[in-house]
Amino acid sequence: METRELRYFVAVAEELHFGRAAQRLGMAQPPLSRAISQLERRMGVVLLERTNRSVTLTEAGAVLLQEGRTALDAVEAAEHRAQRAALAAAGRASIVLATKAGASSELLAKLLHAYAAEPRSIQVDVLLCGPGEQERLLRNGRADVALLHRPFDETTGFEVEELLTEGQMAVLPAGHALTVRTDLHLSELADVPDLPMPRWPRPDGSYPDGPGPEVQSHSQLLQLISLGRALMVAPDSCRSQLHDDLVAVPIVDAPEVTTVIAWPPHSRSRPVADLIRTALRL
Amino acid sequence: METRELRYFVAVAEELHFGRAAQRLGMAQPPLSRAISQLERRMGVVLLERTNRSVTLTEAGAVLLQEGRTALDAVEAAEHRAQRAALAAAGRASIVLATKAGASSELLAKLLHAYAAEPRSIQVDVLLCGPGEQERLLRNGRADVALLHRPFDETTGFEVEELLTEGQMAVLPAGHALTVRTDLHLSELADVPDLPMPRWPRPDGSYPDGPGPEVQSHSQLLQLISLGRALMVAPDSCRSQLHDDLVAVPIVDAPEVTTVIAWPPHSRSRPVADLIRTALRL
DNA sequence: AGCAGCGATACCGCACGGGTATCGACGGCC
DNA sequence: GGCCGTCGATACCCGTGCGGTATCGCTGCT
Repeated sequence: METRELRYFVAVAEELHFGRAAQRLGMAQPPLSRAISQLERRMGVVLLERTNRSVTLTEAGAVLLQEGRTALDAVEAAEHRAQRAALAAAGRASIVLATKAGASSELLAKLLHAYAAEPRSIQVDVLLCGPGEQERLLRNGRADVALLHRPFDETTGFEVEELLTEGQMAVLPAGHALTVRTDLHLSELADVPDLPMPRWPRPDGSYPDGPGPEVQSHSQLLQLISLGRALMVAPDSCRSQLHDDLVAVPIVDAPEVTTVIAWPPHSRSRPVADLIRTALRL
Repeated sequence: METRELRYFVAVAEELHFGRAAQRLGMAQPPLSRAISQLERRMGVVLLERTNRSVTLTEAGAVLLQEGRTALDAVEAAEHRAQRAALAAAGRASIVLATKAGASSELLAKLLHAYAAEPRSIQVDVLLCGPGEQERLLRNGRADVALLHRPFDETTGFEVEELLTEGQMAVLPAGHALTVRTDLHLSELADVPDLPMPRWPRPDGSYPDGPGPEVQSHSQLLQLISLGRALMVAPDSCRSQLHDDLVAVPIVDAPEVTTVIAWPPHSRSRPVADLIRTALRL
């Protein structure tokens, strides 16, 4: 199977609409239709069920969508990593580190500082990601290493080392009734009438239903909290970077969050290994 | 990048010879040369250093070879798994389990037996592999689940659960001087003059240098041992399947071997989950 | 010097990918 | 209920690009 065919299929499977998929791919609809039926014929498998009004995935199609995405990521990763290896061989080596925007900033600062002091250290580019974005960057080769947060992020398929485990706190607007408390339970936060939990976009860009405001970034959310429109649950270490118009209260029964450093399996680059070793010594 | 280009590159990178690579790919040499230079031009990276007498990999080429192999495996896996999902949807579901030929046979028998007794169990096809072959089968989708043996097999990139940890024994021909011993040290086995360690083929089919006989299969090796031409180091559980012309002596300082059950990340198939659960209950 | 081995280049033909035009089927609507 | 709009499939055409053969150019060996 060619990656072109796979890209076409993934587009159609995601859009469930040949016209829109063709548009997204920058091509006309008929060749796309033909390419998909060719793919089905060659594989000997029906991937899409087309009634004249709608397109749905078969079982096999759902599997190919999932596996195909990771396969495309792997191809992309091969390409990127080879190009970056060429740069490195030309003396312009660098490490790309992906981390969730606004999380673990203290740990990250310490890590970058400690690594910079290492004898053989090289430039580290930090990529600030939205939630769930880091795994993708790691899988498609745009990042060499990432800070992930269990249990929120998926770590399967990567090598990981644990760096830090901490509890979680509720971040509230200063002056709110709950801020007088010394600790809280999760159940008390489930539906605080005036402070709903924010809604983050799903990978496809749509938002889940709910009462909370839609947010795209951390700074946006912090602003909403200080306006008294939302609350947030975040790891203890977030406390150090809060403005004084925000108050953090420990949550006694929240699941612990473990910050891990993750990298793609079989990554044999010397600088990445140095960085990981430095992180473990913190 | 198209998988066709990647397949071409991997062939050349493995052969380090355009003519042989072209032959292996079933095509003529000139189009292959052209395809590779096109790939290099499009990537903006030199992958191969050609002096007129030899072809060598650049740094970037080495990275692309490694990453490209796993990318090709991922594409192949997507294809296979989709086809198998179609079969499953048609009621002909099955699980392919890969295991090292001659290893863990007792555990495997128990597992198959226990799983067959499960209420929702389906057919399990067992694939007996040469050393190091299972990881490949798991990565390219020809197997759904595998029994691997740490620290010999590479488990990174898979999800794993530990099943059994055991010591190792030396397997010797009956009547050999060492068989009178109740235990042995690894150092004593390093160079027993008349019983060298066998040499297994590398993934590319060639053999490492050394005094031992070249072997391709477990039964071949067992035969060589009973002929007094080799010895073998194997997990304790191998004892149950030895003929009486072979004797196993415990090695006190050999690293422990852990048999794990491994499966590809994000595998969401019900039957595989059942099988794993059964294995953990043994 | 001559030859053999090997990768690169030149040139050619055809298959296939992509485009436009159009069809056919189904749903919605006044 | 007839008409239209939507959407995927089909028919047909064209150009690109892939693969083939022939040949060159370089280099190391004898």
